[in-house]
Amino acid sequence: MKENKTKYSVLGILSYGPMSGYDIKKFYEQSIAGFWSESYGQIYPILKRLAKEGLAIKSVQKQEGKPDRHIYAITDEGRKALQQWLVEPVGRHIGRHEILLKLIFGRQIELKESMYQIERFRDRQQQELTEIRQLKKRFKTDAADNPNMPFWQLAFDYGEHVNRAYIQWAEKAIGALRKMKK
Amino acid sequence: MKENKTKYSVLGILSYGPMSGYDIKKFYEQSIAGFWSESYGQIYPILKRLAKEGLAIKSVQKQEGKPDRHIYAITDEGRKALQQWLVEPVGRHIGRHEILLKLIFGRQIELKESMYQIERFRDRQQQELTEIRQLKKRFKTDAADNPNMPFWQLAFDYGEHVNRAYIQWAEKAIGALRKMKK
DNA sequence: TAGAGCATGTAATAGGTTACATGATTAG
DNA sequence: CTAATCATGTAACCTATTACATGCTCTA
Repeated sequence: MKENKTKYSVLGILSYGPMSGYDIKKFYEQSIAGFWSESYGQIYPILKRLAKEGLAIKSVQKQEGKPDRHIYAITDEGRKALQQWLVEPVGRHIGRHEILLKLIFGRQIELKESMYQIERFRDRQQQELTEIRQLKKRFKTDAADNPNMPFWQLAFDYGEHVNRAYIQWAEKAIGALRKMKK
Repeated sequence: MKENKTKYSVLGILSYGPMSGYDIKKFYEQSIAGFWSESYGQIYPILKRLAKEGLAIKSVQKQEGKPDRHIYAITDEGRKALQQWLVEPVGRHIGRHEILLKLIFGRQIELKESMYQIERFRDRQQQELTEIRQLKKRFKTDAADNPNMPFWQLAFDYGEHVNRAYIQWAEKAIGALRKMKK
């Protein structure tokens, strides 16, 4: 059962409630931008497919002065398919860490250039860490009663742990490069 | 200058010395499997392209009883192109963390299933951490005089930091789920 | 004698982004 | 008046994996 992750990410979002493709895109951007994203070029065709496969049903909501909203709702069948996917072991996945790729070829450039790379990386992850903490707080107050909250907290926690590790590594690496210079 | 990362990963490997596509594949598998990988379906066409663009030159090494080796060597132009890419800031990249995707939809399945997911994840990262440490040691003794060594150490260090963070998070998350159960 | 290693490559397919097309409303 | 937001979708284009094709040698 080697199945499309994007499909299940959309189906999973629909498990939170009926939504349009536009809403789904927003969800990616505003909630899980830190660890997942999809473009319209993926979302709309997948919604069509989900409807064809009976995993979701479409209904059209007419609006004045704005385009119609095509709302998709997960079906029982869809929920079953999602559940099946959720319990499947996740396969090993190689995250492509471009910063490391650039580092290991560092002998080709000046040391200070590698340092800049790591500094930029550190700053970005620092910013991301700040954003995660803000999001975490916002969720805690805005949706304290949401039954999905505990799971979300785990995800935020993950982001905090990983980004802290990135930053710690970056500091250490910058120190090591400074020593190399001498 | 939005250019193909795969191309530069191949070019970077060639900066270590002349190699065949087969060698390059091995390099991915034996050295940087933790943070980058490419298939033959990418490697061979890219080598062809590099030669066409003058960034590498090909020569054929005949062997007895084995297929010929098509050796590619980086050119001065190739080295320049690589250097240019190396100093370019790395763009933000969203690693697709499937484990998180499965977690945030966790309400759809039994709590213990989410726990299994995290336990499997923790065990895998634990194993990866062990492998990184072994690789680190092996490199330290095997190639102590290699001028690229300091950069490699930074990459190993990265792997250690990140995997430690994964494991710590996993322990914490399992604890949180255990509490939820009660 | 089966399987792994050596070694090159292509074709089919899947996964994913970007640009384009359309067009009204609203906020600055 | 300009830009953003709302809203749907497609086509062209990259990026990447998997399966296939070939064929010899060495090891278990």
